[in-house]
Amino acid sequence: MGEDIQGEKPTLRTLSQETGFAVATVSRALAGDPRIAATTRETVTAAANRLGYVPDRAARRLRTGRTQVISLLLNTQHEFLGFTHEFLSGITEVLAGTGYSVTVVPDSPGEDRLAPVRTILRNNLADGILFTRTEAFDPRVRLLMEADFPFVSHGRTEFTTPHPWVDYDNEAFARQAVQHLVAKGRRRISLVLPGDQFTFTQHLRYGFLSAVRTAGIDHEIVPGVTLDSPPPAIAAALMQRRHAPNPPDGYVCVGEVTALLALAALTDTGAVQGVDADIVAKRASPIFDNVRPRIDTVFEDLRATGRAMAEMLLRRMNGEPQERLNRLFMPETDV
Amino acid sequence: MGEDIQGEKPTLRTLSQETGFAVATVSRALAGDPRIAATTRETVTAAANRLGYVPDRAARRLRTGRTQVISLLLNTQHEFLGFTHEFLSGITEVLAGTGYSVTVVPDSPGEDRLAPVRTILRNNLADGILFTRTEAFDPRVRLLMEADFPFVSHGRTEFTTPHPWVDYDNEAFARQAVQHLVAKGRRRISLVLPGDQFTFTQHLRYGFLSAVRTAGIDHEIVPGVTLDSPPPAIAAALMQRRHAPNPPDGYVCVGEVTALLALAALTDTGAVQGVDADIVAKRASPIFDNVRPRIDTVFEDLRATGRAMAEMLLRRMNGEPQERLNRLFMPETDV
DNA sequence: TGAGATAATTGAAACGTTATAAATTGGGGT
DNA sequence: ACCCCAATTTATAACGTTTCAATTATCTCA
Repeated sequence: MGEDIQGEKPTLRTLSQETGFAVATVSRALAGDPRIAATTRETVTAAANRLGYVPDRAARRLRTGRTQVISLLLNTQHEFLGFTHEFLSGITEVLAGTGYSVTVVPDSPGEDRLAPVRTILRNNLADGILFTRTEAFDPRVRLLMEADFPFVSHGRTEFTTPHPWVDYDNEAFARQAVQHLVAKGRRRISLVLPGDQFTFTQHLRYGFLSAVRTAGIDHEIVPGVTLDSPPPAIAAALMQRRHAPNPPDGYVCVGEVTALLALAALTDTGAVQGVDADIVAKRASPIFDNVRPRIDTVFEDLRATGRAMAEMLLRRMNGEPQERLNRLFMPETDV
Repeated sequence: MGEDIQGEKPTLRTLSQETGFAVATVSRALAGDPRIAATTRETVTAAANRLGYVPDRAARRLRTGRTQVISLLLNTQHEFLGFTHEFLSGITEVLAGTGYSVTVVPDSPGEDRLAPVRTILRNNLADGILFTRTEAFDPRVRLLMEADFPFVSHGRTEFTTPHPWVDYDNEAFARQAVQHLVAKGRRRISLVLPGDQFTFTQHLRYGFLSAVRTAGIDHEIVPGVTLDSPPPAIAAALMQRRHAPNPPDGYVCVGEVTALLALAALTDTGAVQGVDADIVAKRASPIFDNVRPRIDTVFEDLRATGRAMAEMLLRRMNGEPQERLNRLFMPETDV
């Protein structure tokens, strides 16, 4: 089925026959090679447009070794609602029209995080890699740096060798969140942290601790659970603390799920947010606009993060010096 | 940098030199061609494993025309929190290990929905296509059927020619949701519908209307807004109805955002969910477990949907007859 | 014993592109 | 008229795979 009206799919040979120039000349003309005469280039590009020529990716890839593909290692766990959606939208937004396509590779939390990277390197499946949930001495970063393979990490590392990264200032977020609660008169602030292996956990911890110490107030980092724990486990831990003597009157929540859990814990113990306690949450989606009672939020723009990472990867693949390829997003307070 | 310990990347020629068989024989042996002697096949596969041979995708693609790529047209709008994440996880789960990779192509709601499909067809960018938010006479379905190109739609169409689809029984969902509210004694039920162009909107409408008529109760389909309207607009429409005489005492919510909006509308007008009115919502993520007051929910398993679509696409590409490639997920009531 | 069939293997071509090296053209300067 | 050089263009090979058609080795049967 499907008779082509135009006939066969045009190739360089088609254009060669059409214009009378050799295949090599046509290729050069389209590539913008300066050794080709301007008139020739015009003739060739005109013919290419007329016939709707588009270079064959497989052939180009075979010849040059460049895949025109960017791989995104996507974690199956995320504390933000809509993380994947926002992040991915930002990336595809930038990459649309560049000729690069985005492939998604699952990055399972418990499994070997190196395996997908190794596969990509060994089988030459991409020209660049993006990934999230970076660890302090992330083995993926080490491997990719050794291989001199282009990548951008979402999150910083503690390696001394510089590499491209995009991050959010979680230290500033934690500090501001505490200060906001202190300004509301709160004196005992609770925090659930992500797993210790992630770099941003240290940033959160440091910002949180230094802010509570400066303010001279009490704090607690909820023990036994992380942001990646099953929500019921987090809920149980929060409830336990609410029933203990001296329950917290302020909550700093790094994810939306935790914020809802904290809110539920308050409600379930007869406390009222805004009266008996306050919550400050980092949000990535507008969902909290619809939650009652309202929660104070700090916005993290994950779409912009995705855009920044994609742009940075393009620049890295273009050979820009790595030292300058960093971007730290500052928290934007809504309230 | 990066000195290969193993030396060069192994190709068919490497295996040929290693085993003494010709390149053609090696290729056939690995492909399982029955004309190749069993002993030869063993020798060759052993060498392939030893050297870690993996076929070059570009070369294979150039030769066979098959891309080993599946394109996912991903809409930038979705009423479910975590839709993208769940759906994509299901797809990659099935495709992992099959040799297919998934590329994500943005499918902008306002724009020409055919453009990305045309690009994929013309430039031979994929072997199969998955997409969502199917319309009654979806132009993408028409084009792909004409081109005899493998695809699976999320949602049915009204074309007479059969094609592969995976869908959720939204008619049953709407009916059950109404019945649940009626059983709680509710007599005036409200519903916000998606845009009229989508097939599943008709299913929702039909299930909703037939259930309210059977029960002999009042209903209203909120006018002037759809599920894709900006949340503030939906909120305003809901509030307007709450202030009017005879406000609804039951809400059927197709998405999580709408459910939160309805809950907020109740709260903001001093009504209490569970007392003055009830909400039944379709959910795709466990978020509602954390919302107070609790909302009755019906689960739609989007991860399973993604899995089903990927599996079905593989079968379609394997040449199975299209008539049998359908799957309708039934609602699972939680409460 | 040899012809004819069958089984197993192989050389060579092709997919569409880019890069290397060589060839052609048109002037300028002598 | 000649040579040389720059400006263009071109033939050719290669990337790694699959497949057609042809070749060689092995077997069966008269």
